[in-house]
Amino acid sequence: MTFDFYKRLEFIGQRIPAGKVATYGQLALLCGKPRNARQVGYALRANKSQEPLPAHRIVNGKGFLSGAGTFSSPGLQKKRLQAEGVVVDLNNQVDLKLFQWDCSLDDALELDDIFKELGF
DNA sequence: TAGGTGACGCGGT
DNA sequence: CACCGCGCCACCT
Repeated sequence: MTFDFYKRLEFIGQRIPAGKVATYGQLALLCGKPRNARQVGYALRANKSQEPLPAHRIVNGKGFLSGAGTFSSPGLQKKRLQAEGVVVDLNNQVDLKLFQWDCSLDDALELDDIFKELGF
């Protein structure tokens, strides 16, 4: 069910620590749908959830701020990341080696348990 | 109902 | 490396 996907995404999104970034594929994987990286971006754009997600912490697999263009003002995503201490270079790219949210296997399993408990 | 689209990602050249 | 093509799948028209 797609509904589950969005609720999970919302939950996980809020769990991304400040000063770190996550990739679309990474979030899709944590949501239990490894092939739905595109839907992550789609969901953020549609912004169905009531609670605002930290969308600025989501980058693509190469570290580029691929969603920057859809923010209300140009450069907003970059600005927010820099405000958190994330280094963004002139090409709108971050070093994933340094700043990617290193979600451990335990974290993932814990999330799975929470989802099961909450019913989505 | 059918076809097009895209805040993606991977594998081949 | 960089570039290109194709697979992916929920949404929208």
